Amino acid sequence: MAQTGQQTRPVPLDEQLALIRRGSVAIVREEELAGKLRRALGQGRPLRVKLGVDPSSADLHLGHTVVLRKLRQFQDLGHQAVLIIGDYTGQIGDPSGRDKTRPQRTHAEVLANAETYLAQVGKVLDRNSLEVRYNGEWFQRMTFLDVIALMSRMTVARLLERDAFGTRFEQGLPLSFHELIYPLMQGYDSVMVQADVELGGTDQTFNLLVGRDLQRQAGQEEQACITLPLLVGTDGVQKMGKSLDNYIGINEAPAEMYGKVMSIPDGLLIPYFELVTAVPNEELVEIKAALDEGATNPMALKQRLAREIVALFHSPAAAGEAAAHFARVVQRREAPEAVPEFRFPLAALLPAQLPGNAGGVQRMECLVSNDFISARVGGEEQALPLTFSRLLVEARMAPSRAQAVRLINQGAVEIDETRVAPIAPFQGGGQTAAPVPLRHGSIIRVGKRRFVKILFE
RNA sequence: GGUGGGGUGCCGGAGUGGUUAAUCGGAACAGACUGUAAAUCUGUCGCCCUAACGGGCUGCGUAGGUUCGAAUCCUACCCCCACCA
Repeated sequence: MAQTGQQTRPVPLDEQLALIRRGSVAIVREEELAGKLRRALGQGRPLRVKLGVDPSSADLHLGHTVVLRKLRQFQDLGHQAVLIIGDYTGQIGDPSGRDKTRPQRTHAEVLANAETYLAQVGKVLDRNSLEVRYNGEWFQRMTFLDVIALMSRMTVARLLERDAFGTRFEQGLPLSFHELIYPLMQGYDSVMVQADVELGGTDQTFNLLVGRDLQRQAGQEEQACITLPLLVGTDGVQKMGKSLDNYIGINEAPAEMYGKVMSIPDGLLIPYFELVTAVPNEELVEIKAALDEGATNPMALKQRLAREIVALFHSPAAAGEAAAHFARVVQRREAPEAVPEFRFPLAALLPAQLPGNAGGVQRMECLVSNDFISARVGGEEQALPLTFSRLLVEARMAPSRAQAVRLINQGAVEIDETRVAPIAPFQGGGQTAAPVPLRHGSIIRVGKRRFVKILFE
């Protein structure tokens, strides 16, 4: 993509600032940042840009990538990205934006998470030039006295100014000591890596600012702080998070990812382009204009967005396939190219004494009606000792027979594009729905996107 | 240590002896509609047997008990929370 490494030409100051400003909520303080950048340009010394992460969950989602992408932009501008793995802070759990104490994790858990975390981070960051540090490096060497000294740098009153702490304290909700020290630990990280810039979500503002205080007290130049918005989840309302199930994981399969992007509300289009894709700023302006004028169908733009995102985390080829899959399965409601297969032991279900059905099973035709499956055997219909609903369960199309029956009765089941009628309406007296044929190679569809191909054997 | 409150289905949260498999909201699933897997509307939403009609089982922290009958009453135990020390 853009310029990485030292040998490329330096990017002019205002260009750098424009890129850095993209999507940022606040830059504290912008003049300071400009000064740092100017000096970096003049001296040919890259800035040290810090991002701290607590690998509390193993899977990254798009929300996490917002700040990673910003870090990547700094890398592309030739600066030094420093990723702090909070193996110590991660055990505490960042209390930011939380109304209750987070569960604490063991060191081993955190380290294990860190590993998968780093593997995923590589999808956004340039791993080669990335400096990775564990904050246990300095925290594990501290004595209790050192800890007390660190705590003496902050007053309780200041901590309580902070929303999350203040409200919890006032409402009498539990607030533990170890949570109070969290911002200090994060700030201390900045001192230890001599950060010039620190990135974080808006919920991190306080923690980032603590870093400035501690640096000043340690005689260092204060870091610039850049906050980024919290990405809104697929529900269009709350911030993306795993517990709300409104997230798009970066390890998700291309088709899944594409579909989820397509499901976001139109209003999220621009923020997503801005925050999670690498689409250049100039193009961003064009997209905004197209959307405002109403000239372009938002869906088309969303398709573009979905492709960008899938290409970013998988590959352009995968994005193309995902787009085709979406058009086919979701928009045109056709079966996908690759359908899982289910081997249906028809021969074993037929009466044993039937002659000559050994090789001919695949040419047989079955009929599905009222949950019965019958096979045509020599002009006669032979009911099989297996109901259709049970077949659905065995083919993993439904978790239980009760649910399979419900799906059938809701009209959610089709065999080769023919809907299977609900099971015996009321009294059997009325009109019986026409049986649906089931052949070797038939495709059963359940709901919008579950398919299985039936193979007789 | 003391006092008080509470543990209900995926989540939140009603229900204090009887048509309660358990109000309601959210999530999820399905159908209709649509430019989308959005929005909206409708329906479903424990499991098992039955083609169906119908029937059975499990379920309100755990284990017992009272009762014709309990998520609802009693006993013990486990866990959580608040207040006071």
